Amino acid sequence: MTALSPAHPSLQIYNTLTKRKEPFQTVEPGKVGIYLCGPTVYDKAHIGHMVGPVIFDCIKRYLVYCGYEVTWVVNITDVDDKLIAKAYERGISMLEVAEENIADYNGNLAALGVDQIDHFPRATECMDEIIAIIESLVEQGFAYESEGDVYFDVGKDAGYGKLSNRTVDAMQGEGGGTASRKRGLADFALWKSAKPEEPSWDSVWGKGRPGWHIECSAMSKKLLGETFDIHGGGLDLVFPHHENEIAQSECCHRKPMVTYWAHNGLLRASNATGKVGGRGELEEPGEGGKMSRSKGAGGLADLIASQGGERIRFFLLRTHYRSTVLFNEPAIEEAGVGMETYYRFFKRFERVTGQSIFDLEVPKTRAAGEIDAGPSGLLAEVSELRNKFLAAMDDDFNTGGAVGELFELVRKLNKYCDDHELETESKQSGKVEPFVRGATTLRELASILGVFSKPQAEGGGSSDALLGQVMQLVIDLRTEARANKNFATADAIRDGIEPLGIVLEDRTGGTEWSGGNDETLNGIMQLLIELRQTARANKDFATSDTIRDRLADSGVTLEDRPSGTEWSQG
RNA sequence: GGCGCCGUGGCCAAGUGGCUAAGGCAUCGGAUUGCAAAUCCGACAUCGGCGGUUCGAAUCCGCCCGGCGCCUCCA
Repeated sequence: MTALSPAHPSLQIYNTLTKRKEPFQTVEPGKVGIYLCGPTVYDKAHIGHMVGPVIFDCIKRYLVYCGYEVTWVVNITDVDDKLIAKAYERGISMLEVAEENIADYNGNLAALGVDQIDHFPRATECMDEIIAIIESLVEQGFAYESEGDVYFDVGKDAGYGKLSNRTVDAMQGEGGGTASRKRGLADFALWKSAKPEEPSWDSVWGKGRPGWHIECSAMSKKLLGETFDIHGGGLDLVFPHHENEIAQSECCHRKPMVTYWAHNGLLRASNATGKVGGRGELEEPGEGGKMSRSKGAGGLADLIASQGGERIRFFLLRTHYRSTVLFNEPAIEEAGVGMETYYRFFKRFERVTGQSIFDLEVPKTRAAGEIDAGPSGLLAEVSELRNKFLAAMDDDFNTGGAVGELFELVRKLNKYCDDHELETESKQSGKVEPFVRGATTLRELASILGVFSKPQAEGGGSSDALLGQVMQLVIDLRTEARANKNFATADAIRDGIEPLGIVLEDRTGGTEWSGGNDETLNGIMQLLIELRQTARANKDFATSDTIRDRLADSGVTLEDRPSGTEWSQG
């Protein structure tokens, strides 16, 4: 075994192979190679397929932050029995099935902010490498040809079973139709002979295609070398997929394939419809259980559309990657509620400093982010929270613990803002400076998790220009009412728009509004019409005219008819 | 049957030998606000049960109860 680099001073990684946390050492000093098993693209992805990509996206971000040069590979298995079956079923080519689902997969990754992948190899593009490994295994006596198929001879591999902790005797093997071609039940296919109509590649054993497993041995070797640092995947891949990968690669190369095997826990669907107030067991669960495409799980694209990718990412990151996560939409919404705290703080930051928090220059490395606390009590606390955050990440990438520290950090910053009245005082620069430094650290840590890197996508309401103008009118009317101590009217306005999904917040600099959806505009118009009606009834023609004139400025016409007032645009 | 995981406040979830058991959501008080919203402060668990090891355990060991995963395609 080649000597590994000296261990990182604090980073520990849990290794499925040794079943414990180990100090982090690399094959090459300063460099890290990561291989994550990606999807077999015979169908659309479900949320479970995103756990690996999201956590490894964070892992890469963190390793880079710690100063490593990282290469991250995620493979696409685009040749497989299921793809062939799907293509046949739909009357299209295997390639078309693959392209369609790869596009879906890429769209999902982008929505969840997974943008750190360096290589996306496809099995069909690595056929030469795949065949070369199989040939080598046959040559070395670890594999044998049988009626056009090639099988790995598990009995020849003394180390077989070490990852999944099982013995060859205890294994059932594939059995089934090809059992008669195998020497041992546990032997598995490296190459499968093709039937006339099936997609195939030429080989010394005749036309055929690779078995499942071998493509990963070939692609990881091609892009990361014979021995690399981290190999990831879902816990369900430990056996047989990864066990077989190790067998193939290590027998072929006679050296360790991977230093650390990192497996993420699986997601479980949970229909926690009635979680409020306890036992929501009225509706018999039944659909609770493992996420699986064969059980109809899917619709990730729909979920992203309704929840937003960042919420899903944040939801996944709230827990440790090795634990099982019960997943349901209310839980994602709950995570979303927590995220709002940050976005509200970001707005507050802008009110205080006049600049967007997203424009801050954020430290890119662990060393660069060190805080010189100086005399400020705030920065001493920020520094401590930062250390705790990093300690959590050092401890097998414990993003759940890290998120907790991040919440503490926003609270500290909000409190500092309160205590020093940063929003109202004549901003003494000495007070604002540490605040900005602390906020910079918040963004620095968030960037490790891959969240809060840009302004929140404004939903429906706020992006509508007309609604914005109309809301400003509503706010002005209310402000005037408040100035005149006419609180009844002021409250009527707020109470009137609350059901429309809009919340008003009175601040020192003026009133802000947020929320709204497609239905909101019409509701606001009706409210304005009522306000104008009331004003006219009270002979307050100044107000009623103001309403009509300002609406006219925005291109809205009011027409008073016997049946009531109607509005139209344009 | 074999291998393995889990059980921490109403819900989610960090913590795996020793400061007052993080944090989020929810709830209830308080400060603040004309009223709100937001923000801040405070309240809310002794860690499934029993027994053991230890000066000391949620954290280690044993048994029990209760969930779950893999052993077949699966992130």
